[in-house]
Amino acid sequence: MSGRSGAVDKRRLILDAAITVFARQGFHHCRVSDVADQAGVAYGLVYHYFDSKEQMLNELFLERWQIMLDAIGEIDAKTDLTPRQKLREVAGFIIDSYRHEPDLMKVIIVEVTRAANSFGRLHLEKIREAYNRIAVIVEAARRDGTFKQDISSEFAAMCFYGAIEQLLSGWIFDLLPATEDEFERAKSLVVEAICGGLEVSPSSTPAVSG
Amino acid sequence: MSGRSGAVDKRRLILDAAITVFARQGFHHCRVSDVADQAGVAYGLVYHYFDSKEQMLNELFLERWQIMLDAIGEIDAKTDLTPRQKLREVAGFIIDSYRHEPDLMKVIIVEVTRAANSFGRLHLEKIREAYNRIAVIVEAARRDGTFKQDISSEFAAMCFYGAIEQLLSGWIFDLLPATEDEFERAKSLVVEAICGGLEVSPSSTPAVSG
Amino acid sequence: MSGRSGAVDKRRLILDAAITVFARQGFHHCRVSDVADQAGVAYGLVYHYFDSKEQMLNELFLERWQIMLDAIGEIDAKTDLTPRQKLREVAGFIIDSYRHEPDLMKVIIVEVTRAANSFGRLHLEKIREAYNRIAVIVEAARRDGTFKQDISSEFAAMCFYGAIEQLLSGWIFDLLPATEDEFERAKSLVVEAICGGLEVSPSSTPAVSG
Amino acid sequence: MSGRSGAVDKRRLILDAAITVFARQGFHHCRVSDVADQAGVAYGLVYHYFDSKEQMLNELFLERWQIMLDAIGEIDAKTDLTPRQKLREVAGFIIDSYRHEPDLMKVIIVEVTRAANSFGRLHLEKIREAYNRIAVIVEAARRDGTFKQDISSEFAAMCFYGAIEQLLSGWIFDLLPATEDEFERAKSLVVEAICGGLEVSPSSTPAVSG
DNA sequence: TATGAATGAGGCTTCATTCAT
DNA sequence: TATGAATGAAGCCTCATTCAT
Repeated sequence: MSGRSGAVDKRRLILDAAITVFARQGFHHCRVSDVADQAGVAYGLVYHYFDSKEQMLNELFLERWQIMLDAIGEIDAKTDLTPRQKLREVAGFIIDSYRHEPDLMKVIIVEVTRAANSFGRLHLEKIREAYNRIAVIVEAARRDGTFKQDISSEFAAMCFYGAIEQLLSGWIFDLLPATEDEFERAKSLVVEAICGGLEVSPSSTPAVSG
Repeated sequence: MSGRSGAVDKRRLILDAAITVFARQGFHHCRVSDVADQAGVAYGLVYHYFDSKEQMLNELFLERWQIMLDAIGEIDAKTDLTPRQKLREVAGFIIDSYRHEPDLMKVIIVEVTRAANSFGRLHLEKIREAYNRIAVIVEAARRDGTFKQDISSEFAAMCFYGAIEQLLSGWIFDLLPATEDEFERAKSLVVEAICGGLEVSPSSTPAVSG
Repeated sequence: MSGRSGAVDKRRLILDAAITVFARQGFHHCRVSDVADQAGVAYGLVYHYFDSKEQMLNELFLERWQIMLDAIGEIDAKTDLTPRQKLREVAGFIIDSYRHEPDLMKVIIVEVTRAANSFGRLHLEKIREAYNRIAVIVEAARRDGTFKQDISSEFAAMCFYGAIEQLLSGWIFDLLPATEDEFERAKSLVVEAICGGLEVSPSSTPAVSG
Repeated sequence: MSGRSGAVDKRRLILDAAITVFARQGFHHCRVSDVADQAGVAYGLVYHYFDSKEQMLNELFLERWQIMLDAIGEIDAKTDLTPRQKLREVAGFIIDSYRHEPDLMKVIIVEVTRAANSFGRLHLEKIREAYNRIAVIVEAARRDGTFKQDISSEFAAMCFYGAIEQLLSGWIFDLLPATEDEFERAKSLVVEAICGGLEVSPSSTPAVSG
């Protein structure tokens, strides 16, 4: 349809502008004209490509979320990885997503994933699917005896995903230092925290003085 | 003047109605008249007691959040508890808050804590304080050698709180079974998951046949 | 009804508060509660004494305006005065009214006399009566040959009153210096200007070296 | 884009409708929808062109007032005219303004020039400038000995302008006959009254038998 | 495709007035 | 008289969406 030669893909242009504006002002606090202005196109053109303001957000979410679902699926398919390694890759994927497209991830988290009464409700099934895929990984670990039995895989998946999303929130709101180095360390640390636990293991670690 | 015997405290009545309506329709999708209707009072009375729709939400949040901050502080002050026991009480307090006032907690989480661009931004400092108080508990554990050194207390606090909030989200959105029994079990399990880790400890647990 | 001994006349208190508030904020930009606050009485008491916000203004205007009408009538009745002397006394009366009760006069001028579409329309007849009484004085002067024939008394009255009201406006808005001395001088000068004219009379004044 | 042939300039259309409505109902007693209805456009279009109801009034005032300021400046620049002739032209200009656009002039006088607490305050400087320009003309007359020394030019300007505005008020409120003939005669008469004075000059007019 | 003028329902807020005590 | 809580109509302004060009 476009993307050809020098011609800019206006549709993509508008979508990217929406990411910027939604991230900066919030979905409810921006106007469609803000998006058009940011994209440098006329007001009405937004409605030529999209049915509504909401559709833009839906599209942004679905596009990105599917990529994540696919990624988790692919990670889980890697038979040579242990469950913990798989979770490490999942965490790595999500954190990298934020590293590369912080605005988009902010929009998805703030306006969809954590917005119970509007878009969250609408995309609940898609969101649930992500938790399920993580739960599948955990469930395998429970079956092979690596993970505890008394913590259900659904429960564990929620804790794992919740921890990661909270880290992203921390970076978004400047509650945690957001440097490349921190992002990188976080990938392993979050897995270490959730899988290994915050506590020093009785045996593995002899004893730590102060 | 209020709260006494038969006399109804209209201000409280309106605030409670706001909880119900905000939880059901979402802050942005409800009208002030919905709150008035729910409270059974005239439209204008809402503005007799509150400056704006936003002020109601602010008040609901601040009132409740402070209670939580105080609770965490009191829990931390109990010198006879281990860090893990303290975290267990914190988790218990938050989960009980949801059990007793699910609508209010839903509003706080969905409309404030997780709403980056509107009220989240406004109350960032108050929110941060909660994370800090949890971090203080973790830090003590790191100092006494119970908790791992390589995971900073701030990072750990975010994981811990994120996991809990995600559980609440799961209950709110029916992604997790929300029964009294589940609530009760969750209190210990979330601590078990985050502190002890999802993995079976090398020594403590001999071997589990999947 | 009141005004007795130490007991304050609440009705008068409210009316005086209305003068202050109307003058400061303008009739349309103040609330009934502002008047009550200024008077130091409860909200509802205003409605105990007055039917409406408008009634207060009406009463303030009518009370004062009638005093002026009476004054002009009395001045005109002084048979020993020349028309010019009568106009001098009229100007003196109006200017003194402003000197003694600037707020009240401001309210009357700004909110009634010059407010065509609200109270001005309502009290048009009363306002007209003032112009008429001045016109009566002028008419006598025209009859005795003192004043010009080609300028009708109605026309002349409007010029005369307009000039005075404009001076008051000037003082109200700080466009003219508002000192006791200026007020005093203005009384004669405005009559000198309107009756004698701004121009130097051909004969009376020999010649002035610019 | 506007003003051309058949194409109607909606912005102008709305502004003209505002003149009609403001003049008829008064600024405070009309709704924005009244303006839209009068213009025959949709409600929202008013806000497409103007930021607020007030902005319309401001624009109407500023546009017209500047024309008057320019006109007075041009009149004063005519070196071949005597001060009295200049004032005659100023009076003529203002009265003609009312003749040609009575509604607009009514709005300007009633809602701005004479509205101390709202728009009058806002445009005080612009209003003052008009008085100043008239004062400049008077001052020249005082310097060349034509006008009296004891009446300051600022004072004289206020009397002159006040008289004219009062005449306009008289026509607006039907206190004075408003015919073409009267308008025409008023131009000279108001100057005759203020400059020449209402009184018959001692010498110039021998004696008039009442 | 592209523009931006035009539409109009929706909703917050104000505030004069009433009323129960 | 005195209080101030309670009422609810009114109106400004916003902004998503449509439409003519």
